[in-house]
Amino acid sequence: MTKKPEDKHYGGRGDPARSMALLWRTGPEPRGRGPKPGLTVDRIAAAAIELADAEGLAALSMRRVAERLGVGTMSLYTYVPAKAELVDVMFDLVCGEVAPPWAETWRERLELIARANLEMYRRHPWMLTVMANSRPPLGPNSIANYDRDLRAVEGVGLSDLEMDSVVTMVYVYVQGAARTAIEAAGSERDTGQSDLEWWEAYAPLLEKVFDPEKYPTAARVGAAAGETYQSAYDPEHGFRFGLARLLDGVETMIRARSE
Amino acid sequence: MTKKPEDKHYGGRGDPARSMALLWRTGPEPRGRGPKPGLTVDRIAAAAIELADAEGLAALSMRRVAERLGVGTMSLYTYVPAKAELVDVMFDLVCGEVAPPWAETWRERLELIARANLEMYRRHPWMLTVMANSRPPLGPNSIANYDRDLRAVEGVGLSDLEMDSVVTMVYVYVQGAARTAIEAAGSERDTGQSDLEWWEAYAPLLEKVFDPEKYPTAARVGAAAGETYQSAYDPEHGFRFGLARLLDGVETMIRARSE
DNA sequence: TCCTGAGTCGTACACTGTACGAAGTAACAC
DNA sequence: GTGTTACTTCGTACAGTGTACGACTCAGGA
Repeated sequence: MTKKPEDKHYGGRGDPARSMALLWRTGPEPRGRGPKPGLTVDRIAAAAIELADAEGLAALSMRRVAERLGVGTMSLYTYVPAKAELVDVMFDLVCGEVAPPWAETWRERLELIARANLEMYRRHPWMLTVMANSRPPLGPNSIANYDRDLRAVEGVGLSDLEMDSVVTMVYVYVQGAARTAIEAAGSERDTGQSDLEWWEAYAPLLEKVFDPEKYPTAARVGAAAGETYQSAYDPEHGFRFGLARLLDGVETMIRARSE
Repeated sequence: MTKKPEDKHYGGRGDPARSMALLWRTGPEPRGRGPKPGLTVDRIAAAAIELADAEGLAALSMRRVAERLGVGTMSLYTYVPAKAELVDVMFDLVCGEVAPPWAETWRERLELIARANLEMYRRHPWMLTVMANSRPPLGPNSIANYDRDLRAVEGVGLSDLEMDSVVTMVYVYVQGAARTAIEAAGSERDTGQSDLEWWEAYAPLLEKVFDPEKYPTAARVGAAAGETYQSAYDPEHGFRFGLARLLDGVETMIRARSE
């Protein structure tokens, strides 16, 4: 009997219980009947992460992962119910890499958290795509991160809900900033075209169709930004700028609370 | 001769000139030799947008678009060089929908811009996925938006680069906020599972594996947030909260400049 | 020894994007 | 009128995808 459309979870998410058991490693260990497992979920996920790091999420296929492990494609399905769940495991494993140091002030702490997340995205640009396409899986590492990051703003005069809002806001901002900051590397991997090549290919074409008199502001600012980026300017600037504004905003709120 | 891997742009981006001509509608019009074109790029893109709105980006396939238009699949390739370019056109068309009204103060203007973008993402959640996976295409509508949004912060005492940074920051923030705010709807379309269903399926499982004593802060705040969201609380709150902090930060900067 | 549950994986199916080439159509040159 | 030629249409084919199914092998318990 083939699957009916009604059965199908279109994004590919399957049984929540199986999914959580996988993430938290609480699956029932087998009673040792058949042959010993030759693989583990972690080994599979590690190979998949390597592949995604090297060639992008688009190149991640069950066949390629199996190949990398020297194993038949379908063997993976013994350990992982479907590709979506494998990606969830990859996600949580990488979350475990984020480990910002502690600092004196809440502001420094949030800066270090943002920085650690940015670096994680730099190492694993596909994480941005994963986040864009699915609900974040509630794995042990992402929850540990959430707890740690909440503690960074504990006791500074915010309500529980405000603490959540602030931490979420930083997450969201870093995601967005990482996207623009890392786009070069990620797109280069995916399209074989570096940011400079891309700009050099498009800029003259844009000049042909773009009317500077119609959009004087965009022309002026775009030229300034273009020149700046073209030179050895650090694209970090945007990241730091936005984060500073954001934390200034948080500061304003905290000050208002303590008055 | 089949394509060699070296020829292939892995993400699917093709000739930049063709791409720009498509976006700006500057393609050479045919000298009227053969049969009249039965389709237009816009008709195709409109059908594709409808499909993506209704069933998500994952369901967007050339075959389905062609079906919707009552035409053979390969006919589409007369008007559009590849799927990636079609998505670029869809992207710019939707950008044309974003039209925030003007307002008195820069702060109100930025709020209206953020709001208009959020509503666009609500109507077309797949736009978030498109942004996550490719460099934004430099189409006429997105450039017009950029110009308009820059003018919202013109003459308030910021440098050109700062204007760019502020506008980009708002874009980035709205993207992130939209992602979390809209995730429910988008994931529901993609997975057949509403946010509440999702939470109801996962919450009890999470309780089993989650140790509140290990993560007391996450437990406390998570409970507060969970309760709040479960009731008829508007998830808009997060959006407004973050935007307010962000604009507070901009205000701080502008004040500092004018002193 | 047989049974049974577990790991392995070849095959198959329904999809995808799109290269290729054949067929049809309408305007131009003669 | 008659090619010629540019143009649209689209059937077929191919390489790739995720994964359902079932056959096979293996090892511990009865």
